[in-house]
Amino acid sequence: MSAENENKEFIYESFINNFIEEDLSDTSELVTRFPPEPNGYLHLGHAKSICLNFGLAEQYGGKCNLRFDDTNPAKEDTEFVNSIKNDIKWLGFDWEDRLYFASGYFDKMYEYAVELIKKGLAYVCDMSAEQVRLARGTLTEPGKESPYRNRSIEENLDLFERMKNGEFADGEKTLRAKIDMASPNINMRDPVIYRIAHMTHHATGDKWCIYPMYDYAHPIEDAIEGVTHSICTMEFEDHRPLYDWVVNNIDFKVKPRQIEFAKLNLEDTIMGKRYLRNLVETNQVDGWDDPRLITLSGIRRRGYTPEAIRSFCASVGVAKANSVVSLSQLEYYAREDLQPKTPVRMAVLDPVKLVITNYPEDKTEYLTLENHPKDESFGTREVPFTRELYIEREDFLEDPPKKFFRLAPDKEVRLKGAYIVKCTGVVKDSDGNITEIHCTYDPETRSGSEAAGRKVKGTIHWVSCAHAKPIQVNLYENLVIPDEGSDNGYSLNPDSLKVVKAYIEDNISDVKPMDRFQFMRNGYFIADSKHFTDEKPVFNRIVSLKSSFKPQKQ
RNA sequence: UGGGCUAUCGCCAAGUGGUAAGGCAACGGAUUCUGAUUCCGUCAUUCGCAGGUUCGAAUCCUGCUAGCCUAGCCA
Repeated sequence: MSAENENKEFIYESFINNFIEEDLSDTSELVTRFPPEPNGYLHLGHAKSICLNFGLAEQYGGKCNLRFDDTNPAKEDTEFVNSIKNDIKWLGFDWEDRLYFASGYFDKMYEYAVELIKKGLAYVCDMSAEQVRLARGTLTEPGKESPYRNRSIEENLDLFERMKNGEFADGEKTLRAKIDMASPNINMRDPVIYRIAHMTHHATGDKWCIYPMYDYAHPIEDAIEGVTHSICTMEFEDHRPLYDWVVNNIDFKVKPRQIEFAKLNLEDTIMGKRYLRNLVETNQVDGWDDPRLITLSGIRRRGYTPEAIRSFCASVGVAKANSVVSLSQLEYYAREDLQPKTPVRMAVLDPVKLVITNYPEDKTEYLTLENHPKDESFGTREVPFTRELYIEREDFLEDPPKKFFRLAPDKEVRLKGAYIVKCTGVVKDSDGNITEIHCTYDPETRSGSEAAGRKVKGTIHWVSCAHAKPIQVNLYENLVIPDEGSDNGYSLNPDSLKVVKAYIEDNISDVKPMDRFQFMRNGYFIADSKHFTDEKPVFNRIVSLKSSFKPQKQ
């Protein structure tokens, strides 16, 4: 039922390739890394970075490490390292035996800090966080030097060791790099490189009560692992001088190079971790894997394939300019991947009854339908056809516009895989709503028969009332909609989830959660991984079919 | 206001002095028992603006303008 998964090659071509090619000699190999902090779930933006880092490594015959950047015990948890590993595997990447943790280097980092102190390049500072902030200066004014800046090396060594030994309370002291309080780059104004935090770390437990800061830890992590190109997002560009300072002042033989690229932004989508967390914690969505979320777990539950995500990430390219990619680009790659490998079923999402008045009441015909319009290997199935069917409400119009290829009074339409029918009338309730559409069928026009040659402009899908199975279908719209009045420019879309009671042809007995189908003319759907059961089948719409049908406003 | 970065079609994005790739979207048209798919075709005399250098500039120079990042003991 699934098509073969040929491994598509995605080629990354950007300014980063130029750096790599000018840096790499014939003997050295490319080493990149994906370095998430285990403090939340991965989202589409991370997928771009994962694809880039692993993709480049593949492309140049190098390696990409998975490294958890767990230097802040206040925010991190093992739950997240597991979900992150799972998401990366799902995307189809393999870090093999190269799974690392920043916390695995804490001993080394401590030694290097001692080395910096001995070189006179770091000092223990007693100022409070507030005092440091005030002394840092502003964007336009230089900072003031700490009164503790010129402590002796011996005193610094002693104090730093006592920091490690837990003799001081949180916030009482920090270790700072001695660089330049007057630097126009604020990151260079004696940045804190170690802070005290009496806290249990998810990996090292209570071994440490001092923890290195990102700017100090990250270059060391890269250097220890032999990373040659440390690819991160644009907001770290200002940190690069500090990154280089650390690498250059500790004697590493290979010096990694930091390269920055622009984050992914998606139209009408909020990527921020804090925002996502808030939606989950206030129960505005169905967990971190709500199909409307752009977390990788949400995207997976929504039914997007990893191949589609990879194609999409490759297609958006890598550059330094801020940009916002349109949703249609994501949807295109979803359909492109789904189309050749998804079997077709008929399901009616908004049913109205169609009665074929000249068809025998007690007759059931089993018609043979192909499971895929392009690929015979998907085989065929038998679909029951009877006198009373459900069709899509929007496939009938009493007063159709000029180019309406569907059903209307006295008009003909083909029932997919069955007969051509002609509308002879409608039945309405007391409120004027259509409750039944009456038709006659032409027995000569059965699909596949020699006399079926007659052509009619429209073909619609249907389901036999007596055989159809009720299913729940979840239809999605954007989670947020633009809202000038709100602080982030968006507000929650009240219509982002539409739950529909639909009918599907009787061919789903062996469907399992995560099975994907095209529901003819309605889009691609997936059996929900969380709520689908045989008794209560639930399907999520992954993406609708593209449509060039323009309903005319008359 | 200091520093850093960015600016090429509606949206992404190539382009590295030799006369504007590609994808998405859109629009034509062919095929189609899914208004899907597939298939052909159209879509930047112009590269944020203004000057300059050059036989020649999106690419070099000068000056503007706009947007983003940056003052965590977060990453």
